[in-house]
Amino acid sequence: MNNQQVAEIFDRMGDMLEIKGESIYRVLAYRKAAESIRSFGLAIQQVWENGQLRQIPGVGEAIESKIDELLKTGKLGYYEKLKAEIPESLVEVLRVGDVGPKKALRFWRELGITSVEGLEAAARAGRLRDLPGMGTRSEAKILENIEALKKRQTDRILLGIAWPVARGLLERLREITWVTAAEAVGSLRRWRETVGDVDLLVASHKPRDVMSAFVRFPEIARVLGQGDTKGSVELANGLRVQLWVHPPERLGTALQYATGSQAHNVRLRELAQDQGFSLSEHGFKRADGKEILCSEETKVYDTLGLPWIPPELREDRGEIQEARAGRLPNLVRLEDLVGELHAHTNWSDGRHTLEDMARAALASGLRYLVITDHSRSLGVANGLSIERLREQSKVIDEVQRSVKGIRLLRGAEVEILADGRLDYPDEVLAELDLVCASLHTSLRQPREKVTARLLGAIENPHVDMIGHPTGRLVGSRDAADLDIDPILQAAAERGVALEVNASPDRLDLSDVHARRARDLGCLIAINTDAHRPEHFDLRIYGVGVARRAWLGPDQVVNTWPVDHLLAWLRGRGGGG
DNA sequence: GCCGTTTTCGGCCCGACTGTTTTCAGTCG
Repeated sequence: MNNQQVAEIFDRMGDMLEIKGESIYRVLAYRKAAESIRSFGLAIQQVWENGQLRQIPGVGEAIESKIDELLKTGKLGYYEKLKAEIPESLVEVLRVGDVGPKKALRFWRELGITSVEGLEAAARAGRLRDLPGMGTRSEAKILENIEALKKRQTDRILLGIAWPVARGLLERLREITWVTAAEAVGSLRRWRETVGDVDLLVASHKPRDVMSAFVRFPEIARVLGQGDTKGSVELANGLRVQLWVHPPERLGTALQYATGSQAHNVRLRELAQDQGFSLSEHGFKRADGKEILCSEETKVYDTLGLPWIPPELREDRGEIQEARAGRLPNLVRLEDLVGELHAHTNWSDGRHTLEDMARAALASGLRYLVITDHSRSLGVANGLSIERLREQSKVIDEVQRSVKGIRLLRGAEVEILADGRLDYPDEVLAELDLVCASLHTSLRQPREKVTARLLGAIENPHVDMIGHPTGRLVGSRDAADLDIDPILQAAAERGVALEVNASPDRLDLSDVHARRARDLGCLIAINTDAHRPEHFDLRIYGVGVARRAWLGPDQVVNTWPVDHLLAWLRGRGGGG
């Protein structure tokens, strides 16, 4: 059982306990444990085998023994007991907007509803309106929310889809006369790999006017709520957008609040309490009612005696303790990246010529580019035979003569074959400046086998980098079943760089794995895996992952000047 | 259920918005 699966069970138990009316703190404890397990850098199985479950934040005596039972027997008596009390399908009803634990319980107890389908039928039959606290309006709203739920394919959308939407809306919000600032907040600003909705914050003294202008934007299909400081809408494509409006003199606290994460905010508010304040999106307040306003976010942290914490770190993963101790990491920035180590051309499955890609990389500010087309066995991607690879090498030299200002290097994205061999013999790999080894096929092999393939590639002295190490696609394909920690350790020992693939549907390594890689001292490369010129712009997403992983520029090889990079590669036995 | 340079017990963030209500419960973030 992996971390995600264990976390899922604790989340479900949390939902069931909440429906049952258990203490909210007990419910929150289950959810905190679930989130912690999900974002823990080590495989839960391994942590369990080492008897270190209590090292996971939020896991105490009771939850430890539940995890133990679950991993030992594959079952959990307490979970089974809950399922006997509360229909498990009832938790699905919680996904409908405006339906929380209280209503879910009532629907089940009084109307026998145990599923979203059942809820829909009851609403259509007009059976919800007569329940206490309900009426025709709430009944109609629930029907609308069920429709919206069906239209939404998944609960969370890719960051790479949400950002362009957010940028478009922000641009239009800034055009509104009374708006003095507009920013993306929430998980977007924290660069989480997926977002549940798009959160936006604007500064203005005319909140009502701003709000009514906003809800009239043409792409808005439905207004879910509209108040003075907060409005919530749904776009035609089902994406939900939330807008907060606060006066400029309170923008700092509002920005801090709306950026989250919720767990981070709770920690800050606890700190505020310790210092005799109450902290909210509006400002700091003393018991005597006296307020401290913050127009800047830095002042919020300063008031709490902390340095400003970058949004990407605000997940309650130790950032507050480190900030307190003055040990916040110096995070890598987009402008630190000077090279791209993974790019394709029309020699394999790219769409553009080598020269086009070189010029595009130069135009996007890069100083070096490694051409890494696919190797021979990847037929669907028009992988290069050894002859074509050598031919390409000459073309790289030619293009280098005509394109100045960017250093072109010879590389390849070499298949790690199903039996663990690499797709080119060592003497061919030795001719290249950089070898990126990647898995594209046989990702569903058993754990030992697929782990051994990666370990084997790392052990090969010609391999400099592992491309998209786990093979996952965000939200659509699970990672290969890997024993990730030994892989990270081997890469750290051998000085092989691990890729953070910046393509929004990969983001592989993930933030959690990259954080573990960072802690183990692995070298990291932030690459776009560009197949088209515009893909070089995607590196901002890889930077987001790296920052969430607490990575600084020194550990990221493509922040190094080309001479430094070449020295590293030569030291590894590359051609150079 | 978890957790502690004030605590091993008694705390556990704070507010907006909606709908159904005459003061609030439920939901959401």
